[in-house]
Amino acid sequence: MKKTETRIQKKNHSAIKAAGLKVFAQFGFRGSTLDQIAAESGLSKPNILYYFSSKETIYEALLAQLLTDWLQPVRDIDPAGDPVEEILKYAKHKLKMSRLYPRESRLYANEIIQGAPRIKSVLTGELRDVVATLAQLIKNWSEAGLIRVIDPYHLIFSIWAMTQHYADFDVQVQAVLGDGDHFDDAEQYLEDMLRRMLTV
Amino acid sequence: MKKTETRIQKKNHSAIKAAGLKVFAQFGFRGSTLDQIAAESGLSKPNILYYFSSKETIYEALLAQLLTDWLQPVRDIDPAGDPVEEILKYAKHKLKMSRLYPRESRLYANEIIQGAPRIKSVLTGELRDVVATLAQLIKNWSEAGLIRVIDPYHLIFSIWAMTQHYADFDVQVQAVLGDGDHFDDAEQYLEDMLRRMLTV
DNA sequence: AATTAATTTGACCAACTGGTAAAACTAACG
DNA sequence: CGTTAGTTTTACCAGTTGGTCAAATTAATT
Repeated sequence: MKKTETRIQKKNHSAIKAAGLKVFAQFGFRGSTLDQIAAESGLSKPNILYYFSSKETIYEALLAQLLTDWLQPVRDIDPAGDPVEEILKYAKHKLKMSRLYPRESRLYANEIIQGAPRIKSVLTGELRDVVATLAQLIKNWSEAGLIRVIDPYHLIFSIWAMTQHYADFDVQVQAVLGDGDHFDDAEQYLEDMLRRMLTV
Repeated sequence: MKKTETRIQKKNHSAIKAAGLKVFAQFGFRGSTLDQIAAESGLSKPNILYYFSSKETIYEALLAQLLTDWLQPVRDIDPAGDPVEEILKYAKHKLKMSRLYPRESRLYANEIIQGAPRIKSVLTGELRDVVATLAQLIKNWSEAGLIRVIDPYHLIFSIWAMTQHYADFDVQVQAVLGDGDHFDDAEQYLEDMLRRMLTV
């Protein structure tokens, strides 16, 4: 398929995506301009359109990458593992993602807040299925007496909400707690919360 | 001050703010246009600029209103009340806000995600102070043995994250759970979680 | 070195952007 | 009813937007 990629293509594709991520994550799709992405990437505007046929193509490429990166760890949850530790592992992974890739989180947040016009089909398709599978697994664990009886869906939402909060609302967190990295404290709180919620 | 407001002024001011809320909440400040707000409000573009001197003025009016509405319930928490019930009351109030005014929540989310360029001073000022006061109160409750020892700041963040999640990520929630109102389940989950976290 | 393929640029465009100015219209009030 | 204050519209503008095109430049291949 895309075996034939020049070193220049490789470099510029990733330069454009990096710039696009930065800009789109901050301003959303409609609030971002090709000129900004051009300036950020160091390429000229027509040059960008030589590699991506439109502004939307860049945006969609970023979203597609993001979705696969985010769904995989859900699939990696081991039904045979220790329930509490598996859920904790996933939650911590999600939090680490927020710490290391806050812009990806913000890009996604922007898209969802705006009604997910470009990925709604993924949400009601792939995402829905993956979450349904996980929810069923959690329910089984509950019924087997391995964890407390709990609404699996809202448990998942609470993990997503709390982990992404530290990326998406970073400015607010910094304003309240002062500048610095608060992810270690957040992780401790999250672990405490999940253990309390899951253990019988 | 603004005692002298015609009935027409009153009507149009609120029509513009309603339209602006709808548009800004979906597209963020930069992604929104006066033409959209004009179309949504049923007024002409120059007519809008007769009531608000610029696009930014509308946006700022909305944000200002929002911030006072959001900070008040934090101040209303009663230090003399029952700690668990006071925190629960606040959390439920916040969740109800998400249910009734999801667009306000999205407007705020957009602003924060984009780095809060227009309200950073409020965050590091009023918001920070109000939260610090609440955090101190929670700490006192902890030390008095009325609630479990807990990081007050991350407790507050978790309440914000979870309640706002149901407004800001509504599309995702609907995609996963199916269309309908899921706030009752969310409230139950939230109450369960907070009781578990707060009771000794 | 010559030829071809890949890359970059500059000039350009039509649609849209926030905002203005003045004229036309409507409501309020004595 | 006439006058004034308040409101709305029409026409407009300069800057920005996503995107095009052909020419110029550079890299790869023979």
